[in-house]
Amino acid sequence: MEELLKIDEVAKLSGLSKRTIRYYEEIGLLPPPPRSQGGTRLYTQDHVEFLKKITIAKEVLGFSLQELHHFLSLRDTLENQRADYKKVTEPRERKEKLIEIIHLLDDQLQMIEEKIHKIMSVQTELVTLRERARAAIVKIDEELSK
Amino acid sequence: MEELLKIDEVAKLSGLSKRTIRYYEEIGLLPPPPRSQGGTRLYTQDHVEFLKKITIAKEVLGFSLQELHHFLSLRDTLENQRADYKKVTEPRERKEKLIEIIHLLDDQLQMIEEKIHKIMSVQTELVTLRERARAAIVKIDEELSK
DNA sequence: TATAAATTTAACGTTAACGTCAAATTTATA
DNA sequence: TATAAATTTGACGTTAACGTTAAATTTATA
Repeated sequence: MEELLKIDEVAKLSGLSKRTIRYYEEIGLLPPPPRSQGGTRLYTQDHVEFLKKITIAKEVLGFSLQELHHFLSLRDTLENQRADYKKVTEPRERKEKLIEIIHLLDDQLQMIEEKIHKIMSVQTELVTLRERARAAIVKIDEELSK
Repeated sequence: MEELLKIDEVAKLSGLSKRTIRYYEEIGLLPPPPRSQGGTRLYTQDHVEFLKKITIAKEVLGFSLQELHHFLSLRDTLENQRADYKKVTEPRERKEKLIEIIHLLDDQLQMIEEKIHKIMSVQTELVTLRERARAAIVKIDEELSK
């Protein structure tokens, strides 16, 4: 029972604009969905999930769409370790590819660590600011109640 | 003993380009430094620190320069609680302003919480991917050693 | 089935955040 | 002090990531 969605629905569910959704397809980021007889795009819930994920990755990691693209191809390579790929490609070659992927993931994970560090430093700074503001209010209240 | 820096030094220390530094001044983000007789900009270490901070905030929070601008004016308002400002402005008015600032900080801090959440979700996903890749390598090795 | 509402492609427009280049001046160096 | 190296202002260029508009179809509704 595949629920088919049209672009307007997908836009509402994903929080992206219709233009953006088509654009992501245009640049090869979103897999092209099947079409109806007349050519209307017919999406599934999977597309929505996918869009949500890359939106988060973009927001949070500050990835450009190019970088996202590159990153997603990694995931695909991993997926392809199953099924057909195995039969076609040399084990040795597959292993090389996997090692490459792991290195890239290590890099990304390190970058994420750094980002978390930085964001927390900003966080503590803001908390400090808030404390100062609160203290200033207390002072004013003291002044006013004299 | 104020060490004075010229723009090329500041660029190297901050990691930004000279163009970017002038641009930040142009849009009012970076306070204009004093000039030499001939008009050359003379910075201090404080400028460098400032640039580093806003670079982190921009990177990490995904702030636009506009948003940064707005945000920095907050901090300035807080700074101004001291000194002259106090003598000129009504306590009641100052308190209003402070409450406004606190609300804004609360919002920002909430946003940061959410970002940290999201980034960690991406993190765990990447770790999972890496695990899968490692497992796949083990499988291949087993194949090869048969 | 006529009409309204939604979708498609195509093309041009927009904005932020700088990059790049040039010509004039200033500062550093031999 | 002559020459090289750096800085300044000004202006135009660039790129990513869409927005907007229009004209042609397609899909939904009364």
